[in-house]
Amino acid sequence: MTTMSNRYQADPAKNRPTMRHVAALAGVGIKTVSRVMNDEPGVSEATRRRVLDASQQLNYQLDMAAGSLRRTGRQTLSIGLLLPSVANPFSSEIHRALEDALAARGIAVFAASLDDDPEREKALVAAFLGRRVDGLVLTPIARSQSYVIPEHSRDLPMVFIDREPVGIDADAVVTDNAVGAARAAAHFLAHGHTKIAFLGDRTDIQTARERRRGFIEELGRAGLATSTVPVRDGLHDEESARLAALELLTAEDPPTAIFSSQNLVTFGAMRALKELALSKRVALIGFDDFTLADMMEPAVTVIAQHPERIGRLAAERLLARIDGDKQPARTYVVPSELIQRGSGEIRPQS
Amino acid sequence: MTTMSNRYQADPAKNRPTMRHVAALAGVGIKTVSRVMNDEPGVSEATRRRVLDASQQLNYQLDMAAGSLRRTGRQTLSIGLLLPSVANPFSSEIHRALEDALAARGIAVFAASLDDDPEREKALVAAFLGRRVDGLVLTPIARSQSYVIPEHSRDLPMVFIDREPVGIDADAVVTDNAVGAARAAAHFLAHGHTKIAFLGDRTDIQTARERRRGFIEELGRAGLATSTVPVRDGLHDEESARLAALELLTAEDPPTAIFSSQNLVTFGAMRALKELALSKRVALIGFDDFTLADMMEPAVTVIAQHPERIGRLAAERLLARIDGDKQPARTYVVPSELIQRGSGEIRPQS
DNA sequence: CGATGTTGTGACAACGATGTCTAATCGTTA
DNA sequence: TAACGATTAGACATCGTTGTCACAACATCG
Repeated sequence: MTTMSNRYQADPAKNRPTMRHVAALAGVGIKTVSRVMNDEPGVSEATRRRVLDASQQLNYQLDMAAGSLRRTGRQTLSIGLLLPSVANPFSSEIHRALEDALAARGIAVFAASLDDDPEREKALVAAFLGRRVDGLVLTPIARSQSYVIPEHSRDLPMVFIDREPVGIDADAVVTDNAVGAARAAAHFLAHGHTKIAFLGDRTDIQTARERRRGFIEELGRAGLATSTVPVRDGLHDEESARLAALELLTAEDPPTAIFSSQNLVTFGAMRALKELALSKRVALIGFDDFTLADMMEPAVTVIAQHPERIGRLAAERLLARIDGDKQPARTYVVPSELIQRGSGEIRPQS
Repeated sequence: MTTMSNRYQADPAKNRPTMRHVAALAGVGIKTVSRVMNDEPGVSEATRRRVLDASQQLNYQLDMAAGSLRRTGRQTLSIGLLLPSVANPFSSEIHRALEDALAARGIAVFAASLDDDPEREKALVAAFLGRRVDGLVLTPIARSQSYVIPEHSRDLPMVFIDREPVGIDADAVVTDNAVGAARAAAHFLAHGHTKIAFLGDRTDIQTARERRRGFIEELGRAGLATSTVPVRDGLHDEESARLAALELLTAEDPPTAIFSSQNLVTFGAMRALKELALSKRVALIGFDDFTLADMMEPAVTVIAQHPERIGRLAAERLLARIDGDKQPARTYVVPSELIQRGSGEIRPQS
């Protein structure tokens, strides 16, 4: 053996350098490197330079995981986000707004899709907890969220979005589903409709139930016999909605206006109306806005939600909790908005 | 003092339990707990039970970060994904496909949006590296990706999507942009068009250049004087595209067919056509499919990309690299597909 | 001039887990 | 019954970093 290979010499080709490598190269102690990397005071400018030079030369980068292991508070600067699907436009807008609000604090976002699977919800929560996220933002799917009570009582910041959790008292940010749906009902009534149908999503989904309740109650307040309102529930995709709409529209004494409680259902209703050439004769209002709604023939009136506001508010609440806010849990309601575009303003035809 | 408080006694209310707490409660050594939690052999069934019981009682959960710190290989089971925007439908479908392919291996995905900002690209890559992700999937924005060469040569798995990287030799998964655009050109030619306009995105984007090249070259092959083809570049949003289309369509000797190289541009073109009541007289093909394209009047013919295939393939390549695949870097091309819906089949009007 | 800060720095333990190694226990076998 | 391998379990060092503390060097004060 001729040369003793220094144990802390960086092999630039493969091994990732650590603080020791930087310290050795700069000729300082490892704690000094730590101080420089974390912008802590108490390092002379000369030393600082040397450390910075060394770390650049080695292309060194701080290991956050190792750091947060030791650091008091143990923050990882990452949070977990659980959505119905990251590919769902409503969800991904929330995701985007959250990301923007959290990026300012250097917080990274783990995102995952639930696909309506309660087991997956639990598994993903566990996976994120194992990675020691600083907080969780989730759309609840499972029948109850009580399984996170242990974590929640350990002060894990948690904000539910779109739907309120069951079996646990935690913050939530939701759309005013009932109010929005009622607004649609009132709109139809104001335009002279009395035969109004409701096309709804699966009733095990809280938002779907709320929208139905708000809609029907408003009709009731106006004096309509709510028991005679044609209601089709359990529609979870375009095709089932299309068939349900076709059935309603071809029955005897068909409705003159249709409210659809969700995007895919709206699309299905639109297809049915188009097939029957009724698009310009039967009124339609959909819950949730969508791209190109204004380019349809006729343009589609909707109750628009504000995903960007939901996301921003959820981020704010989460950050507040992370910063130690101990307020009692609350549900925050983001108002929806009726956007008139034409389809909702069609009057009943004689 | 009456009672000595055990240092490792869990305060279930606040402190997260560690292996020591579990070990103490189960009356075993900490390494035994580790063995049980990791399903390692060499633990008797009786001990196993005791440990499992204790860990359930304390609601213990393994700390992956601490584990991977010591573990050989140091995998964190998380990867970083950089997209133009998580709210962009094309991007979020890729995201979803990636997630599905990686979830099977228990890999979590950090997702972030770039917003066409090269600085953000570098910052986010650094942020993910600091979290020691096992790999990176990214849409390159910056003029060059050479800044990741140090990491790449340390064998950090990396796959570029949608666009090929510049200044570094790494895997990429892209759409056959030129071929797809050429297919649109051929389609127009086959339907008798000779006055064909091109509406393009910013030319600093590789995919935009490729689409233009493919389109123009195909027209050239058919004998058209390519220098006379009306080309409008630099369109990055709906409004600029709408204005460009209006200008083209109201000029002297207007085109009888329009190709738009991107979704927002397609929307802008659709609006212009509608305003001029030319939707059914001027042919239109858009690059990239979109929701409700088949519900438009007329339905819109598109060159569809396959984001789900791009995502799946990117995940496959990333996993292969993570598993040690040392093949030379390659670019994988996912074919696009022409979907005829009506707008692209309109023949030139006399 | 000695006592007293003030700075700058590094040694050391610790964070929560795993890799290595050694030891105790047990059942088998010669 | 002594010797042996197989099985089970724990002690200890370690991963890369930060918190704590001690200490040297130097400036400041009565």
